[in-house]
Amino acid sequence: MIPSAERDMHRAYGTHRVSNARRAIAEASARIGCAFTVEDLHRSVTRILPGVGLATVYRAVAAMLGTGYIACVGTRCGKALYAVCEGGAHHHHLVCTSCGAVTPLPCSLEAQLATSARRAGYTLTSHEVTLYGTCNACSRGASPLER
Amino acid sequence: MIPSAERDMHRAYGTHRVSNARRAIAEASARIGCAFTVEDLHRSVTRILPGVGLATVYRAVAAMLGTGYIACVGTRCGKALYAVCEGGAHHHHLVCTSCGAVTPLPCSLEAQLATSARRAGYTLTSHEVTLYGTCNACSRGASPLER
DNA sequence: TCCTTAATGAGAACGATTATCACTTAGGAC
DNA sequence: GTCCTAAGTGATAATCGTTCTCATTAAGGA
Repeated sequence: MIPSAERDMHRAYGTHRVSNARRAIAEASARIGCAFTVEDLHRSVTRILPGVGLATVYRAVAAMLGTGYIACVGTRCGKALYAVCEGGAHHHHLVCTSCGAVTPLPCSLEAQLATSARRAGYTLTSHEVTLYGTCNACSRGASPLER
Repeated sequence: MIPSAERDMHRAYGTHRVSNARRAIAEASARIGCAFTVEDLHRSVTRILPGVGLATVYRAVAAMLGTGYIACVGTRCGKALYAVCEGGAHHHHLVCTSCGAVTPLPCSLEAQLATSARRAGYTLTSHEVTLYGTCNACSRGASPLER
């Protein structure tokens, strides 16, 4: 395992132990390149390392959510959708409703939202913003395989 | 049933039929005055009209989501949280994490978000914003019963 | 190398939500 | 007001995403 990959594992799991299963899970998350459900991730991991259990994927997802390596970006048919977060700065996600691509968007709303909340008599502690739209490739009518 | 209440029923259910159960469900949603789960709503409805089944509450919630009378404003312990929407204009919700109070906030971000999305190569179709904070009463340390 | 304990895989359990079905009733047509 | 039909209802079973349990394995510090 090359050092940069080890660094990725630390980003993904923090102080948790890193096993072969978790290595495969972090690698699969990064490879998918768009929003994924736990089921998608499990399928993808199984191709890298057969035999990894679904419960293990759920546990790894919980760990990666804890470190902020991935984030929940919505739901699809009642299943939670996750995406890998680039960098650590506060940001939101732009999700393509056609192909599932996810683009991080640095947050520039903090001051504005805090002011709106204050006017309404609230002290803002956090906010969630998710944008849905169509990415360039999908707008052009390209199928996911042509990209 | 007084006319204004009938108008509420139309707001809640649109062209759907209005039964006693649905009248009680819409009334209970309005009475709760903060974010509620389906279970909360069921408990509340049962006090107004005993015997209403949980499935009926789920069906009424689906109908009220369809008309925009209520909206999903997040989740709590894996259960969906709903709140009654005042008026019909596009708005977001400010949720008090202490008492569950929900305040609507007119949306003033549309142009800004569309621009951010366009810069990232997306055509924005929709967005979800939820703000979490502490309401005035909770900040003052008032317990929910003192209000 | 040893030892502790976190991680694992399999499958059971859980729980929110949805579907089914026989029965009831809202509300339009007359 | 009466009829009729389809939508709504309550009870309960089914579904399915997610979490828990438990015996076993293995990560990684001493």
